[in-house]
Amino acid sequence: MKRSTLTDISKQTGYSISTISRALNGKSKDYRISQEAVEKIIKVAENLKFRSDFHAQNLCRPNTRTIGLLVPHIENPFFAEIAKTIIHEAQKNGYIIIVIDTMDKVEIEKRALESLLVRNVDGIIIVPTTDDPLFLEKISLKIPVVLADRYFEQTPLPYISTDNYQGAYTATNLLLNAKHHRILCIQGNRNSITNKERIHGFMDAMHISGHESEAMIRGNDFSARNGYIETKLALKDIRPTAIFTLSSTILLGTLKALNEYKLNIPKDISVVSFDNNSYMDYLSPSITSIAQPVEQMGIRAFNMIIKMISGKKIIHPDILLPPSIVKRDSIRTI
Amino acid sequence: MKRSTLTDISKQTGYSISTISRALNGKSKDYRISQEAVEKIIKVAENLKFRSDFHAQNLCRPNTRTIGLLVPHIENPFFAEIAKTIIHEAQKNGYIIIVIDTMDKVEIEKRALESLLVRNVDGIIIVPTTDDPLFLEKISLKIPVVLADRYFEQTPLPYISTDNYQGAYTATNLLLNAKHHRILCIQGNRNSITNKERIHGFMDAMHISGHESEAMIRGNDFSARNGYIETKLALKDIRPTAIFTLSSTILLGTLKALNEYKLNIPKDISVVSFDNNSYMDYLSPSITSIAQPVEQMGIRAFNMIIKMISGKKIIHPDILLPPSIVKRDSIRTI
DNA sequence: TTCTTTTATCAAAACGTTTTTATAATTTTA
DNA sequence: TAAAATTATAAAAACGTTTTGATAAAAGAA
Repeated sequence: MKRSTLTDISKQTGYSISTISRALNGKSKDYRISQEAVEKIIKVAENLKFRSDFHAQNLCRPNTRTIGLLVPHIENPFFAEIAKTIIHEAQKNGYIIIVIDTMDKVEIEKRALESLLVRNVDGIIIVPTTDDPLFLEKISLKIPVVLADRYFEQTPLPYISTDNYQGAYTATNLLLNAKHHRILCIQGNRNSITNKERIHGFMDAMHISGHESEAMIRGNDFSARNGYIETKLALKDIRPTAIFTLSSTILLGTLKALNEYKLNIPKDISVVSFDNNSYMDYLSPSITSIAQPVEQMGIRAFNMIIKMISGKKIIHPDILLPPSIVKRDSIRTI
Repeated sequence: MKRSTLTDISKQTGYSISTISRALNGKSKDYRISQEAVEKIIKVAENLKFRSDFHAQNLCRPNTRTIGLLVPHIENPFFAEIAKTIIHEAQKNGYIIIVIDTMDKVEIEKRALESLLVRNVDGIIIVPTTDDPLFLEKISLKIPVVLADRYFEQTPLPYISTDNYQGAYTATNLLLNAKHHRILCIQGNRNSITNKERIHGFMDAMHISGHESEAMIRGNDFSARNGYIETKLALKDIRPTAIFTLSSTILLGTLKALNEYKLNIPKDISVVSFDNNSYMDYLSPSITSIAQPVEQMGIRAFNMIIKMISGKKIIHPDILLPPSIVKRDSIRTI
């Protein structure tokens, strides 16, 4: 049995489909549909289990109440958390989210963007993988686009991210204040803006404190494997008194390596990390970290896209949210 | 500047929209569109950056190439991994996934299902929250529905899950074989089928080995908090020689508690857990666990829904995939 | 009473496709 | 050379809504 349509209701009630459409859309006041008609129509509609066809509506309406969300890796807790808040906000506002996992691959990202355009999504929230904003800029001429987490420097595309510079600067100072100078920083993907900003913050703190020469930067990937390998190498090699990992994934690898070397945190070596996933409360040793306001990021990104969709002017198109320190027991004062 | 339509191409080429539609859909052979016409049409279409409108197509076509995916918590690594594989498979097959995070709440789930129906999705993959299959059964009369991970016992709804019974049975025997008898099992949500099956497997192993009386079951939530609290209580109280946690989230809490009590794994206490998330490779101590075939689950669920969408008969509608043992160093033989 | 306004409704156009049916023009067959 | 078949295309219907523009009937005003 097929879905019922306005025509079906029309046949049963005797009213025209325009009257029915209006009655069901709560426009009876505007068009002076009689109370009697409204009641009859609603009753029959319920009887027939009528649900207005989304795609048919879409031909007549300017919007789809659908937003595309593109993230590099949905299984990464950081992006999963962002997705969660955005999906949740969407729910509350009658929107629906199409989630794309780009696997950090530019071609997948591009193909996905195109398929979202075809589907007439109202807007796109993206943690971009590409480092060329051109394609996204073109899209943003047609529909609203908001960048989250990762952004581009010289484009008009609005973004919401963490103040990565400030976070890294603060983290480094936590170590410096505890008299650590030989600090190893294990970084993620060197090309990503988030990594660049963190490195920038780290080096500035080292420089200002006069310990620039003792700063060490290693690695090139936001993965546990990278943290593991670089930590092992560094322990043999440059023997830092403290390690600053630029993500919680890197941290995991570092911890495993330190454990294999039977190094106690913070007795033998101090550690601080970017990110604060839910499981970090349960890590032992517990690691002091720089928490990104992930939930805020999701909510703000959603609100911004909604604002843009409704045609309102965005006054502050670029937002860097302040990170916060989560103090735990991984830093020893020398 | 608005999107271009078939009519625009018609005006520029002089061909009718039906000819254009056919030429662009590669049906020129079937309808004998001349090579000349096809070339001209394609050229103009490219010039105008024509993209067929998805919603208009949808009025004429039976399918939307869209699948709804409902999970209880997208930020849970287990569900995130499932979502990842499904999104990825969809990508490869020209489908798109609408992801809903039901937050394990029945009303959200129900509302979301309705909004998916309105949007004419081709099928639904769901890790159900509700324990009443009725609503889902009704939906499955209209469009294909596949359950993943969680399922119902007495319904015709097809499902893909892990053989939770077998997994728990195996895990328990790992402990029993190492001569542990006083085993604490910390469970998750008691109402969930997955938990029930695991408890069932645990108790059967204890029973068969003749140590039923030494089995202890505590807790009622798949959360780290639950693991933490129950472990602390049990250590004061019943002093098990081994703990079996029924999920990796519970495990995290348990580890924190054991660490606070300065208990060494496996010297002082043995541990085995269900689930094997990516971060477990980096936990120290490293915990022997029962890995669910998460990727397989996602792929199979997707393949099954595609098969159902294309109207093929499902020969084995209910599948329990075998879990596997990941041996690490958390069990000491007494 | 006649003209205007209001009320309650409907018919038809529009949205952008796909598909069905129709039809001139050409070529082949008998 | 007439009939049949093929070729290349177009016109129109359909999908299920929303919206625009009419229009009878009733009520109010002059």
